[in-house]
Amino acid sequence: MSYISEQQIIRIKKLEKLRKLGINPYPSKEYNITTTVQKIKNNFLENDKISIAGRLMRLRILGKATFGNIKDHTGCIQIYFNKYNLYTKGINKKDVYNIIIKKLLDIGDIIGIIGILFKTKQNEKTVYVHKITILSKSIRPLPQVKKDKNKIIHDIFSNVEHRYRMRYVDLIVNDNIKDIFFKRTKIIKKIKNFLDVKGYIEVDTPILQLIPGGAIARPFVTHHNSLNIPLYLRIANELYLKRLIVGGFHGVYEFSKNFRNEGMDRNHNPEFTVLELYVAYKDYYWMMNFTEKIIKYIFKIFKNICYKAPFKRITILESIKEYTGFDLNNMDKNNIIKICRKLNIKENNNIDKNKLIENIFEEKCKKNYTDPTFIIDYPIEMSPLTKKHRDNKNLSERFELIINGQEIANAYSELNDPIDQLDRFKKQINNEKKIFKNYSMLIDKDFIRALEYGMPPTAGIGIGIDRLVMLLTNNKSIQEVLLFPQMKQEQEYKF
RNA sequence: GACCUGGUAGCUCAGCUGGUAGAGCAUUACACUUUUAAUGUAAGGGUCCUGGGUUCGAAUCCCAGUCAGGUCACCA
Repeated sequence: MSYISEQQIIRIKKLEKLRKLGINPYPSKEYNITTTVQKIKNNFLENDKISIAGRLMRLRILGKATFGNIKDHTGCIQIYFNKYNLYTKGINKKDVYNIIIKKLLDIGDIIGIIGILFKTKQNEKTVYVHKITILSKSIRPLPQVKKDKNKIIHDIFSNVEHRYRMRYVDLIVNDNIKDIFFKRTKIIKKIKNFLDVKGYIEVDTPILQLIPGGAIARPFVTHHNSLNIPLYLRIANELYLKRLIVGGFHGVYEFSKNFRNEGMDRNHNPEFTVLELYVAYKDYYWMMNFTEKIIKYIFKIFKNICYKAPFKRITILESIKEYTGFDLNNMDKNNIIKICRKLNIKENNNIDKNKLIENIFEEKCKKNYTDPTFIIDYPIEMSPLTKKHRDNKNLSERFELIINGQEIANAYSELNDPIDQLDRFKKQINNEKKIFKNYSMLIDKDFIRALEYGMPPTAGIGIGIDRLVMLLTNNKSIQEVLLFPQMKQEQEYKF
C-alpha cells in the first residue's frame, strides 16, 4: 500500500541512476542562456549556435533519432537529438544518447541545451542539440495535453479543482492561462500610470485595522498577542484614504486587498482587490467624467472596444420605472412591498425599504445594462458615507458603474460633514444589528475627529479590479483571474 | 447556510437493471535516423473520495461525512 504512484517510483529510480552516473539532477550552478524560444523563432537563422533552458514537454524517440519539445517562458520549440554529436559533462559519449536521452529523461524535466538551429524536412524550426544539462529532474508525471493537426486540444487538464489547487501545473500545461495574469498585471499598471500622470499619489494604508470600517461586511478577526487586542483584516480602506485627504493630499489611491468573511461564489473570493481613489475639491459628476476616461482608455487597450462618452446616466428610481413601470418616488415601505410581490421579488417586513429598492434594481434592471451605464442618485439611507444630493434631501450623490450587467465601480461625493457622518454611523448600526451582533462594532471616532478638522469636498471611487479583469479577459469566474483562489483544505494530500 | 450534480489509473473519461475494474494519452520493454496527437508489438499500473449500512456479492443501491462545481441565501 503506497501513496506513490508507479510512475513516480520509476522516476525516483531514474534520479538515483543519474546520481550514480555522476550527474547531479538538481545542480546549483547558474545556467547561461543566450536567447529565448521566441527570439529564436522570430529571428531564425540556420546554423546559429544557441543556448536555452526550459521544460521538456514532449519526447518522440525514433531509434537513433529523437525529437522533443522544450518550453521556456516565451514559448515552445522542437529539439532534436541523435547519438552523434551529443555531449554531457563527465559522461561517456555514446551513453549520453542511449542512457540519458532514451532512458532517463522524462517529460517535465527542466533542461538546458546548447545546439545549432536547423529546419527539418517538415520545415519545423528545430534545435540540433549538442550538449544537454539536466537542471531539475521532475519526479511527478505531467498531464499530457495534446494538440492535433487541426489545433484541437485533447485531454485538456480541465478539472477546475485540480487547476486551482495546482495552479503551477495549470500554468505549465494550459497555454492560455499565463496570458490572463500577464493581462491582469498590465491592466493594473496601465491604471496606475493613468493616475500617476494626473499627479495622484499611490499610498499604503493599514490592512490590520482596529475598527473594520468603510463598508458593511463581516470581517476576519485576528489577535495581536503583545497588545492583547483583536484586530480586523480590512473590509475597505476608504476611511484611511479620506484621512489622507484631510491631511492635505490632493489625490490618493491604493490597490487595496480587502477581506470579507462572506459566502464564496463565482463573483466573490474572501480576499479581493479594489482600487480606491479620492480626489479633493471634486464631486461625483467630475468623477463620472473621470471614470469615463479610465474605462474608455482601458477597454480600448485590452478589448479594442471604443465606448462613447458620456455614458448613459440614469437614476436608480428612473431605471426601475423604465424596466418595471413602477414609480417608487416618495413611496412608503408597504407599497414597495406590494410592488415586490407583483414583481415576484422576495419581500418581508424585516427587509429594509432601501434593500427592497436595491433588490428590485438587481433583479429587474441591472442585467439590462451591457454598455457602461451610471446608475445615480441612490436613496440616502443606502449610502452612509455619501453626501446628500444637492437638489433632493432623500437622495445621495452616488453612482455605480454597470458594464455587462456587472457592478464595476461605486463612487460618491464624499460626506465631509462630521456631525452628519456621526449621525449616519449611529443609524447604520441600528439598521444592521443583525450583522453586528456577532462582533462588537464600534464607530470609528478617530475618523469623525479627522472630519472635524475639516475634509475638503472630495470625490471618491472604488473599482472592483477582479471583476474588471474578468470583463477584460472574458472570464465568468473570479477564480480564473486569481492565481491562487481560496480553497478548502484537501482532505487527503497524495504524496 | 439550503438544494442539485459530480469525485473511478499520472491526465481526460467510460463503466447498463448489483456479479472478479475499462479506453485513449502517459509509464515500462523491444523495434525504428526527420518525427511533431510519431508509429508498431507486448506489459505493468486502482484505497473506484472517506466511513457505515443493505446484500451471498457494492464503483453501482441506502445513510452520514468530505472536497469541488452549479443554483439560491448572505455579500448596503
